[in-house]
Amino acid sequence: MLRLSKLTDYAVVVLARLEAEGGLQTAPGLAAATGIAEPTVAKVLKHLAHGGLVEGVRGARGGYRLARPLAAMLLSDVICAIDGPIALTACVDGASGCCETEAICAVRGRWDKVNEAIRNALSDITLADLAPPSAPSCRRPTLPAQPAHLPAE
Amino acid sequence: MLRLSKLTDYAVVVLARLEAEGGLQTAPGLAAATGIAEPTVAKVLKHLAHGGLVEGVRGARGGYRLARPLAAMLLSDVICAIDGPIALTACVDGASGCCETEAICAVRGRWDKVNEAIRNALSDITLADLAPPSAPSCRRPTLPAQPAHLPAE
DNA sequence: CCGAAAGCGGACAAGACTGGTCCGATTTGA
DNA sequence: TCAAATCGGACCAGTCTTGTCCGCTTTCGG
Repeated sequence: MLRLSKLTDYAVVVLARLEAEGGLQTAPGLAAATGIAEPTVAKVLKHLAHGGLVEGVRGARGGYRLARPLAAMLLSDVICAIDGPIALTACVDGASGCCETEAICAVRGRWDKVNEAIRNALSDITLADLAPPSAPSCRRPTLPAQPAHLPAE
Repeated sequence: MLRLSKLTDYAVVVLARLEAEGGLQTAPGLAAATGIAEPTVAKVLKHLAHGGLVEGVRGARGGYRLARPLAAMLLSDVICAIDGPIALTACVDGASGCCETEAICAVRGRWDKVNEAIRNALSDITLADLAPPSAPSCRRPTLPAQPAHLPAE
């Protein structure tokens, strides 16, 4: 239940990797580092860039960079960037005409409270809560020295 | 995102109807009252009975009855009964072997906190919060007098 | 000035999953 | 004994997500 799309899961992993390195990283490089297929990583990055969570640098020496530190990214931001707005049911915000039983439906508009509760719970968690201690062996964020494409160090 | 299954939505509607009447009601009767197809209602009722939220009375004069008042039913109970346990990702509770990148994955086990937050938010809402004022014109729960199969009263 | 590298954007096919339906078996009241 | 209704399962169709690929644009290096 409450199926979070796998893309969102990937997004968190990629963002964590992005923060662990701290510099500009290419999609293929991130794919190798995370073990996710390259096209999929590219797709995730595209969505994240659209949502303003990462910045894409085009051109030969391009790549992706975090737009904000993970501590300033809410989990709900990531979810919205990947999966769209947070809503458990189609009947949100009093949208009419979506279900044919709306004249009978006894719970019309009541889900809003649930959505708000979920959204609130998700906004209480930053990506920093999901990533930090698992970063490989205390990497210095200010030192983008080692490429470190292989995570098994 | 956070797609709640439509079956769960139906379950809430059916449960609200069940409480509005207060007595023993048949699946076809509930279907007519809610506007949901009968087989679907039957399926929802089956799941709810499995979850212990409603009691099924077999036999000729059978039907379904609420096991508890809606105020004592948590939304998470309904979701668990219909959609299974609440978990946003497959990687919950430290299950290993589910994803091939678990050796690399930097966020292993971190989703548990998110799941708990969601579960907590959902456990704060009872079905009584989703249903009550929309019940058709102040029906007395102690009076199962009128069959009232048609909701357009 | 030109070629290579990398992001950007969309489209597209395959697979998984949910939604919805149906059938037989069982139980119970009339 | 018959009818009504639940129970339990299997089944099929539709939809959605997932994952991939292609061509275009942009920019750096030679």
